[in-house]
Amino acid sequence: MKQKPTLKVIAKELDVSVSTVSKALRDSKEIGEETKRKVKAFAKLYNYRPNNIALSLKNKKTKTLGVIIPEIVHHFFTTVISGIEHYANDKGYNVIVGLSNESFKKEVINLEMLANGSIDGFIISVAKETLSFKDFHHLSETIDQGIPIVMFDRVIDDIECDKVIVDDVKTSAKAVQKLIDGGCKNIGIISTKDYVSVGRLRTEGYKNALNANHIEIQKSRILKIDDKFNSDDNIEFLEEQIYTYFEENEVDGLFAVNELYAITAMKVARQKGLTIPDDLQVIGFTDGVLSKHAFPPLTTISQHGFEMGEESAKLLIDRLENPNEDEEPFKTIVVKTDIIDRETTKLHNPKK
Amino acid sequence: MKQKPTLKVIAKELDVSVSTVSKALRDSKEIGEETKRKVKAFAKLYNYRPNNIALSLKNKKTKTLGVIIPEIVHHFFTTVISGIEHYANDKGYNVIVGLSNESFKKEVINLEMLANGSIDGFIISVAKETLSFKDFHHLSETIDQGIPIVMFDRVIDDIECDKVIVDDVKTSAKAVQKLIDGGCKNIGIISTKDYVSVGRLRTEGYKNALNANHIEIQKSRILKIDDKFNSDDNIEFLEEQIYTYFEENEVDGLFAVNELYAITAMKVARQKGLTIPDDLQVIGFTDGVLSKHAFPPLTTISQHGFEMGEESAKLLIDRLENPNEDEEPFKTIVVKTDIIDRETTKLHNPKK
DNA sequence: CCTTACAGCTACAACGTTTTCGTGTTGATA
DNA sequence: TATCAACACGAAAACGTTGTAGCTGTAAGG
Repeated sequence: MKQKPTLKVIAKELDVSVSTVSKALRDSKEIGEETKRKVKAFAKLYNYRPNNIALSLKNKKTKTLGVIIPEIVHHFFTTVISGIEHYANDKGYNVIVGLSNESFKKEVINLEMLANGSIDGFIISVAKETLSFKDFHHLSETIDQGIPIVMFDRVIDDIECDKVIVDDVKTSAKAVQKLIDGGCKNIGIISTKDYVSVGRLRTEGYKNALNANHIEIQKSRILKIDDKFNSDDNIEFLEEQIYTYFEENEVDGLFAVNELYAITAMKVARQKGLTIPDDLQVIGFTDGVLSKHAFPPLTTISQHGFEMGEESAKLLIDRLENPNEDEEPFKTIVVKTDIIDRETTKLHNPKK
Repeated sequence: MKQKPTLKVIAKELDVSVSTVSKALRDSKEIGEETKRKVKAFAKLYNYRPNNIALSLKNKKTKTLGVIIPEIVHHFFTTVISGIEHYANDKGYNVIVGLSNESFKKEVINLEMLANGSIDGFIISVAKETLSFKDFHHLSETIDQGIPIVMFDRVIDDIECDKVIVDDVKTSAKAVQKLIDGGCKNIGIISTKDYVSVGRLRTEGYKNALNANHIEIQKSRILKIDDKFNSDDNIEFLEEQIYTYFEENEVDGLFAVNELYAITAMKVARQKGLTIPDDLQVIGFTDGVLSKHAFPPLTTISQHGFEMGEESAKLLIDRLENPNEDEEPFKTIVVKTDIIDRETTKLHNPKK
């Protein structure tokens, strides 16, 4: 086992000073050609690499981004991480991942654990519990300490920072319009409770579309699922709620704010003898593996998670590397969405 | 914006020495009660937290684990990460994620990027390209430098380190046996090329089961998909291969080495007019979202990714925190598997 | 022969901690 | 009164870097 050599051991071995070694390796003109050659050869031979931690301490920069998300077993979030990783790695940054599991407490702990010098900035999508508690002190304190935050998808209006979102209202309206255009007369929505910003906004878009088409909004057709935590664990609970929803509502079009709701609704609908898309047309939000491989393949809205990740990382790194960061106004980037036509809707859009 | 205070500023503010502050905060009995109280109060007020980087440099420990996986947009890997995170966080460790995208080069870069002091040890599942190139110098060099590695799922026999796997051979045999017990006469397998260890082993299990039941092995029934890279991008390619496979083979039972292959095969089968499980029974490997929400829900083998993650993290952290780490022999933990009975097989196992 | 210039190198401080080893004061004891 | 332990604190080194300032020797210029 050969330990990583430090400047010191190279210096001792070559009988020069530490500074000389450091400078030689950085090709400083203060050092003679001959010495440089010797040092470089030695460094290569022993595979010298500067110690990152020491550099971080000296430069007060870790070149590491902290990403905190509700759960990682979730296609949308992983595509976002992919995007973040892609851009960050390109710029020489590492990515450290923290999971909140939708828990406020874990989110706070994660933030504090990383805010002590481990990272240069955060990219975060807020936990549902945090949203429902409306307690954002950990976020504002972090920003106060000079650590920039970028929020994506689930954002908080009251916190001033860079944000990357999709236009949930417009996009949802577009989806519902598609159902209307496809001949649906009775359109329902399966959403989340209002404290989840994206759920609220998507419901708003749903209402807007109905209004625009002079269709009366029926409250009972708006189902707001209350899953504070990991939704994958309470499939039965979800199914039950959707089942009673179908009992109480006769809909021929359904807009779901995520693919799990959509898929589950399709499953329940099938159990009730409905065929898709003939009896019921469905559109989901967020394109993931489920949508693509569902039966029938689900028409969904693609949020372009990869791009959202890239944009988030770009925003953060730009701010980190911009010397006059404080003056720079906060930006909110709205990533475009697309409807991906598959087989749960009748009207197929000709344009890709 | 109030900057994080350091020991130095606290010391200056309170007119004591840095050492006194440090000791007071760690409740050393060298310091008088009165002083301790003052220091602690001040530290609390200004929300002092020791700088992680400085600690890392001093202790030569970062309390951070590097996890390198082929892709993150993959249910199995994310469950593993969840498991790693869970155990690691519990022990006060952070997790830094690197993606190889199945590329040898990116794997090497990631490893080197993190091996310079950023992390204490690695947990890795090797890229397909690395497996096919059979070039493992980056791994052995890392171990040589005293940085421990734990491999999971896709492991390399030639490299000596801790490993976490499932018994692919036995598990696969069990799955195939289930098909046989369910009345299948002509059983096929969709696997990967042999350089992917898990593909090879699962194929072996398939053969073993047939042998044990005195069923002749027909080479044409063994389909080895050659997807060196991200398989989600070449669904069409996959479908084509499976389509021709079905043209050439009439099977009533199918074992797929991952859920994507299984789902895709079901899709193709459906197109060919087969009904599942009546005409064709299917079992997949690796339980993910796809299996659970497929139509019909797919009978699969659960690899217990979360547990694999936990075991990997445990193995790594144990080694890191064990002072006489060098002597400790390398372990290979075999995580148990379960067949999850769903609706693509006929014979349902009574025991959960 | 004395400056001056420059090349080529070294010393030192700093980043924020912890820890070891002082050091001075106090009060008790011989 | 001299000695000593206990107490409360401070100085300094160390982790691995880098950058600035300083040092040394040689050669050129006056």
